Amino acid sequence: MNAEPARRYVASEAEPRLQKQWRESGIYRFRPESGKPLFTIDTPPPTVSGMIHMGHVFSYVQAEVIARYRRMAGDEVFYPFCFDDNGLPSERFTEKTKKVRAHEMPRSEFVKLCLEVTSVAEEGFRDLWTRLGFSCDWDEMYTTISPWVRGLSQRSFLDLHEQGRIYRKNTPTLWCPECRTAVAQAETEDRELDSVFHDLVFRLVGGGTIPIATTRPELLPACSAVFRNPEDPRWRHLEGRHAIVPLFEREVPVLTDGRVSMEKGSGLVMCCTFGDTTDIAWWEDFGLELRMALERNGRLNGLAGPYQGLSVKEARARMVQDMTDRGLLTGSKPIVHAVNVHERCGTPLEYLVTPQWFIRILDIKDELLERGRQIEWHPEMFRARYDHWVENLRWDWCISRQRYYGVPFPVWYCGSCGEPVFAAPEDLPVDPLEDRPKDPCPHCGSGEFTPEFDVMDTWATSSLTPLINARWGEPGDRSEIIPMSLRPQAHDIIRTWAFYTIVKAHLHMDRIPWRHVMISGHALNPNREKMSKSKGNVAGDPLAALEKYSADELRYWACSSRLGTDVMFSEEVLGLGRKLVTKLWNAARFSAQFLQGFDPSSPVELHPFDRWVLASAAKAVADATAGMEGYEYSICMREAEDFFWNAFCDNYLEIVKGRLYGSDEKAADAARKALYDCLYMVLRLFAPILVHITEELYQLIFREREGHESIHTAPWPVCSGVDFDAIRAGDIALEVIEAARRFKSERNLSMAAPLGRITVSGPDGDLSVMKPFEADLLNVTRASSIVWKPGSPDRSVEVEGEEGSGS
RNA sequence: GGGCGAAUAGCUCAGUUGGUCAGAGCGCCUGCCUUACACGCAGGAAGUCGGGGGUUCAAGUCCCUCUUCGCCCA
Repeated sequence: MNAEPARRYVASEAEPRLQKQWRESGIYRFRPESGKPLFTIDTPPPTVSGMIHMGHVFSYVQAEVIARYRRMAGDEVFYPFCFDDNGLPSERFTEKTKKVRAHEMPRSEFVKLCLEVTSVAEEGFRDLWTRLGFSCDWDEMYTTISPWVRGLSQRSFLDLHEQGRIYRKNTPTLWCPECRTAVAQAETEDRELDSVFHDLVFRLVGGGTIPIATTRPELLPACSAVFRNPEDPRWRHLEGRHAIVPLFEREVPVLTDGRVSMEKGSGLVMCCTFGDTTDIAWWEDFGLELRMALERNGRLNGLAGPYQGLSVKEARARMVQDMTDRGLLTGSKPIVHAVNVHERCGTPLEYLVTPQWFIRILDIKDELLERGRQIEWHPEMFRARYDHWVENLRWDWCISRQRYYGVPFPVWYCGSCGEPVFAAPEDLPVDPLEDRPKDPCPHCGSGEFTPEFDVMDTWATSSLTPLINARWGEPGDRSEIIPMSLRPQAHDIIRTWAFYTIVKAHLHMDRIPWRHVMISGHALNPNREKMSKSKGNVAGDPLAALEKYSADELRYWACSSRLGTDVMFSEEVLGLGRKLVTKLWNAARFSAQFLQGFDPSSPVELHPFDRWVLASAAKAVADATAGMEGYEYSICMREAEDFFWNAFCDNYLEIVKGRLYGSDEKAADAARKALYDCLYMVLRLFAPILVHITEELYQLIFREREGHESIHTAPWPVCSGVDFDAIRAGDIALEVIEAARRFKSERNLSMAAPLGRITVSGPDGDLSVMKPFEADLLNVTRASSIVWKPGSPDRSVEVEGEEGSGS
């Protein structure tokens, strides 16, 4: 016996209850043996680096909706949810949470602290996802720091080494003095910063002076040459001469190169090792002296003489003062320029020569572009961002970090010959700090080793998520699932996450990692800025929001704009879904009272308005399905909402009240049939988005008759064709209802007020289409009669008030 | 400096291949307690679809250009 819904729906009670049921029944568990087509989702495990915000909810809900749709559409959905909990972001999170500095404590202790902090944070995430009604399979969860994933990541390193793609080189690399580690190009961003363009005076050997403009006077001790453009007529006379670096009294050559801008500054530029990438190129091309004046902590060293030990900022101020005092500074002009900073901390990056591990990728740009073309991007335009990034790559991928909490390199160095020694694949995972190579050094036979202290870049591991999901090289290897079906992610990590993952799948498997990528937009705060933890401008804590708004309401908001677009978030928008949830409850509650004991498979004779509403529902199903197939959840929702609210509630329910409350059981049964089918269809269209209210209503009204354990395992409604004639006929007939409503509204009458005669004029064809609707029309308009007046070229409806009412 | 995107009612957004495309929700106005719902219903006001050119019988919709904003990359 199906129950009748209570008068009110209380989401705060229903949602946790339903979530508990889903967890206990295991309906979202991945069952590859089911024989259904696989739909595999490579969820990017969120970085455990701070509180989750509405931007995450926005993006992850959109993907979750697709998972639910595919499940209902008949696929066996693989939908894990995992955590990326190692690496620099987690370290910084731990440092902040525990108010410690990694380099000021023993490494093992710091790692322990990181494990503790991240595991607590993961519990919080997991709780949040559960409360949002996510249908992931927690049995498939991994964390990137877990031993087996560490082993897999090390296997990736060894495999790339086998392929000759790994090299270690003492070379200029991007360096963050704040985090004291090398970083990759993808982890940098340009920021417009205020700076000052200083005009310095260099003396020339043999007499004379030249002006040099620079924003970085503190790099004077690192100056190794002065450059001019060979085309610049102003400086032809400097041919073969030498300049003297002010404050340091060192001679450097004046050289020529076409890369010198003749418009910027004086047209003369000092080359320091290193101020920028041009300096690096000059240093390499001209074999210049390497003068590393900056230490890893961002302070000047002995090359700076009296300035030794000062930070970049302090040294700059001091040198500018000293130059001024000596009359060697002829001008200072404030400017704003783009500075390459570390995206995690905003610190301007330096270029330091340090030994680092790299994956060689610059030589396979074309192959990577081709891989990008083999993937379907939704929306399509985001492929351009990937292409653009690959085309502009300047550096091989630097994967070593001088940090502590991360996947260690499976590498030692021979104490005798210094050659690196790699772990055996069968021994993974290894920690070179604790473990030792089993065999002596293959190069010299020595048994003395020092471990590699560096750890791998987080992305070196998180770029392996498809391989991790496939348990690549592990027991239960299921590499055949690659390419996976879908990678959902937001557009800010195309250059990092998507890019690196494409690299790894290409190199390890010679495949694309996924067939489809769906790219979400950002939630913007009320100032139209991107929400970002590092910028501290996050609006809306999801847990706090869940105290005030239901999960269905949050999901409604997340699905209300098209895929890939950034939308404004403000608290008001969260309330918009509530009306729909309530309306669903009330409409279903109303319908349910007439569906008690009704057998939907019993034959009925449909009335034309029944055919109209069923055809309209079929059309909504067709359009909604097309939307979902293209990852456009918002189209599905809009179609479902339009049909439900306008056609079904405002019109159909009002139209059939007469039959449902009447005594003609045959006529009522026809309405029941349409009611039942439409409501079941519309609930399923909403089910991927409004996961709780739809389940609650399904269980109350449809479970017993349909037999599926949950609406979320029920089949997606199929549209086998739309009866457009029925829709057109009903739409014309609705004109009579609209005229009656307008008549009453204009006279401030209740919609329940009776009417007199309604006269419908129009072409014969139209009238014969409308006449079969007469009984329902009389019911809903409460008119005393309808007169059909053929012969007019245009349709018109004339409404008269009730007899004797004077209207 | 290059690339991508956005600019549509007071606000937030739909308008995918050019021809009921000038829309929805919120807000506003006027009514209506109609035996599901006042978190509702009916009716209504409101936009020269950023500016300017062009293609076309026909352009928010295609082309050019300009302005503003955002993002990505130099």
